Formats: sequence, C-alpha cells, structure tokens
Amino acid sequence: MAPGVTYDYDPHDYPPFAVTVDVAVFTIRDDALQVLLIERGNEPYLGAWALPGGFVKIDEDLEQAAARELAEETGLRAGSWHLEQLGTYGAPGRDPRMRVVSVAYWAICAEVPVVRGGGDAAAAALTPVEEIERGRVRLAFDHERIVRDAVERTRSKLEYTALAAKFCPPEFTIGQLRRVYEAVWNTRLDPGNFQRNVQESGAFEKRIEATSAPPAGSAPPARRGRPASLWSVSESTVLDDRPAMPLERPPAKRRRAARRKPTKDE
Amino acid sequence: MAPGVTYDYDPHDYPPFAVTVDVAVFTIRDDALQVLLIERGNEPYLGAWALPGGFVKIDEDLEQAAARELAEETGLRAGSWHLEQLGTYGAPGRDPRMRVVSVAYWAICAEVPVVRGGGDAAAAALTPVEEIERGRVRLAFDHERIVRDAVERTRSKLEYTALAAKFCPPEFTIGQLRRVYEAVWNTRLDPGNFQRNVQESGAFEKRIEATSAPPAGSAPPARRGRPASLWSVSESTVLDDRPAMPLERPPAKRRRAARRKPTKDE
DNA sequence: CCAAAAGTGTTTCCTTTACACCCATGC
DNA sequence: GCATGGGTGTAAAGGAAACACTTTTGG
Repeated sequence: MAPGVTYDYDPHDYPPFAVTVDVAVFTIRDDALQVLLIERGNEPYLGAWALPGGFVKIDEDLEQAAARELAEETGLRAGSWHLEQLGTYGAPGRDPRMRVVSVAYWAICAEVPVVRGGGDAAAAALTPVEEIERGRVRLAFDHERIVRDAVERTRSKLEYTALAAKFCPPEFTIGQLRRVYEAVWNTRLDPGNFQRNVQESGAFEKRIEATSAPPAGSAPPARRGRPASLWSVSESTVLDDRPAMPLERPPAKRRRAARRKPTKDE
Repeated sequence: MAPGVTYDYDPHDYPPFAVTVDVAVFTIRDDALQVLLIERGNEPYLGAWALPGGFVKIDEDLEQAAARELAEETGLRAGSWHLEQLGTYGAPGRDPRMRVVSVAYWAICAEVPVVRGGGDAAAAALTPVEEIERGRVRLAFDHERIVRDAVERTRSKLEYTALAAKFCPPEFTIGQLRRVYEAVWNTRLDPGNFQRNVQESGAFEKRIEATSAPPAGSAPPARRGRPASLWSVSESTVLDDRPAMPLERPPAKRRRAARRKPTKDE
C-alpha cells in the first residue's frame, strides 16, 4: 500500500486508530535478566521510564516497525537479535491523548549498547527485571503489564526452545549458556547434568574443541580453570520452535543444597 | 474515551488504521476439533469462508469487541466460553481496501449453535480443522494463517492447563474429558492411565459419585457400560495458567498398538 | 450371556537427580 | 599446591507406559 492512497471507507463505520509498537528488549548483564527502558522526553508521562516504541507507518509491517525502533534505540544492526510478537494492548484510555492500539514485541540481544536518547528518549538504561517485578520502578502507560507478560513469555520460551543461545555470542561455552538459565530464573543448575543435556539435546553442536591456544577474536576471554569447547546452535535447529530443550527445568523443583557425603557408619 | 472526542494528533505523523478483531471459535463435534467459519456476504472475498470478526469500536476494549463478535455469531451468552488473545496480523495489503490491523482471538466453546448469518455473514458452519490443515478449504484474507496459529496455540495450551474442560459441559465424566484430548490430537489414550492422571492432577474434583440413578438434567445421557462419576474443575484451578495438567502428553510419543498378551512359554 | 465403558492394580522401563570424580588451567 | 571451572561416570529414586483385571451397565 503506497503512501498517498485514498481510503474508501466511512470513518463513522470504521473508526481511526493510532497503532504503535512497544518493544521489551532483554539481555543478560551482571548475571541478571535486564530490560531496556528509556526515559520519556515528551508528554504524557514526561520523565517516566517506558519501553522503546513508536507509531507504525502506514506502509510498514508491524514487525518491521518493531525492528526499526529496536535498531534506533540500541544502534544494533538487524539480525543480531531475536524479535517476536508478544501481544496487543489496546484498552480505551491507555493513552490519554487518543485511542491507541499498541502491538508489543519482545526481543533477546546478546548485548545492548546503551545509546543516549535516540528520538524522543531523554535517556536509556538497562534495568533488572527483578526491580520491575518487585514494583520498584514506575512505568508509563501500561508498560509494567507488558514487561511482566514479556518476562513470563521469555522464561516460558527458554524452557522448550534453544533461544537461550541468543543471549550469548554466536559461539559460546556450555558454561556461558548455563549462566543464562541461572540468571533468568535466579537459580543454580548442576553443571554436570547441564553439560550432558546440552550435548544430548541435538540443538547445539561443537565448533571448536577445547585447546590451550589463546582464545582470540570474539571468543570469550579465558578466566580460570580448564579451557572449554565452543558451541553454537546446530544448522537444523529452529530457535523459535519446539522441541529443542530437554534441559533441566529451571523453575520447577528448586535444587536442594548439596548434601554432605554420607559417613561410613551411616 | 467517549464518542465525539476530538483527536489532537496530526494524521501525517500518526496515520489512521482500521482495527478489527477476528475470532477462531473451537469446539469438539463428531469427535473432531472444529472451527466456526462464516461465508462472507460482502466484498472483498465475497462467498469465501472466513473467521467471524469485525471492526473495533472507538470506545471498545479489544477483548470486548471479540466477545461481541463471538456472541453475535453463535448466539451464546458471555461467560460460556474461554476467550484469549492470539496475536495481531497487520501486514500492509492484507486487506485490499485499506490498512487494517487485525487482533486475532481464539475461543473454546462446549457447543456452538450454528446461527444462520448474523450481520454480514451469508452462512455459518463448523469445519474440521483437519480440512484446513490439509489445505482443502480456501479462506479469505490471511485467515488460514490465523487458524493454523490458533490450532497450534490451542494444542499447546491443553498440554499444560486444565482448559480441555472448557470443551465439556460444566460437569463431565473423565471419559468425556479424555475424548477431548483424543479429538484434538487425533490419537488414542490409555483410559486407565488417563483416569489416574486426572484424579491426581488436583485440577479437577469429583462432584457426583457414580450412581445408578437416572442421569437427569444437563448430565450426559448414559449410553452403555458402568456409570461414571461427574467431575468439574476445582475451585482453585486457574484454567488459563500453568501448572495444571501432567496428563499423558498426547502428541509426543505416539502410542504403540496394544501388544498381545505374552504366551506362557515366552 | 456378551460388549462396552469405568475404574484399580501392578510391573517394567526410562529419565532425572545427586552426587563423586577426573582434567586443565591461573595464580 | 590449591582454587576454579570443564567435563564424565553412575547409582538410586521417581515417574510414565503398558496392560491385566474387576465392576457395572445395556442389549
């Protein structure tokens, strides 16, 4: 549909809506799940924190609009993220100016370069989702609801897909991947069992055998301990889709503290 | 937001969209999952099959609009269904007349009285989803995509919630509930194991102990065999939410044909 | 009587869990 | 050496699947 097209409908029957997209961009930082927020530079809610977003253009696809907002706010280039529709929020009165229907998206990025306000954002910052879940951050519009829904959806999807890999660089160690799950559910997983599960899931494949060679390039800098092999998502894996991950179910039964080795006289 | 409100935005910056809802209404009929379709009485796609739907009113909530369409098309009264948002479909050009963003919903009804065309529907009919999955029915707009997504979502939700009960009357036998799963996945489940799973899930509770009394009222008419107890969803069960159903996972491993009883000399 | 549906009992098998333990590195 | 993270082995516990069997009805 080209710009300049004329509409042949009667506005009385077909009321005009403004359509926006809002994007919840997640990343792992400081071993915690964080979401990108911007400080609003315009009314309403001037000065409040909100999700990045904006109006959909008349000839623009919805996901395209979300990707555009995401790129504007982070400076990242297309394809370096996973972007998916979350749901649509359109209660009358959610925006005091006009009737707005907002299509919410959520995204996973391995890292989010926080850009100083692009567009109408006064500032941008990564915020731990735990802050929001505890109600310690006041968000504009119904964005708290959107963030809560997005977090739930993210956790849900990580349980049965290989999407966790999108929180990591293209090649990663199994330990890095484990730390994603540990951050998202704020829990601890058994490294040995996790190792096996990743290997046997078929969703990942080993790229670089562990070597003593200096891990150059984009590989994670060795810190300590035995060098790890680097893995990536298998060619055939559809990130987005089930069934991928028979990993340890992170949120289900919380792991008990390690038990002492039983004494001989037991 | 009251009718007659004036908008303070510039249509150049905030282009006007038409917003519609489309509803995929599912029910079980003839032991098969079926979806309600209407035959379009207007252009475009005059005469084609489509999902029930229509324009959202300017002061109407999205779910309210979906419920209104559902009630108009089925004659059912509010509350007798489960209605949930599916996703939003808004590619430019999906409607040749104008730029439309459609918020799709899906619903479960225990039974769907097929009403002759309400509104702009020439006719209405239940159609087995298998017909659509096999591409044997041509649908208007992008409604085939919506139906496929809705079916997938329905199957997914039945796996981990107690929503299957919404395909049954308020009180139902465990056998009725099993037949829902069997219809939705077109499979056979072990009656004994299913029985136990329902009882132990905690999501349901027994209402009426099996009796020889004539099953009057809305109770299902006894057909054959031993009378069954009637069950309903437990007070505390949140239908919509996990975790409810550790039932047999219907689509996963397909059940093998029953094996013969091993002979003694085996 | 037989067929069919409801409901219970039981065995077998497979997966998950909770570790123990060895390996390779930095300090 | 010692702490730390990578990676493998394994025994025990728990749960799912298969199916025999009993109960109660209609025809």
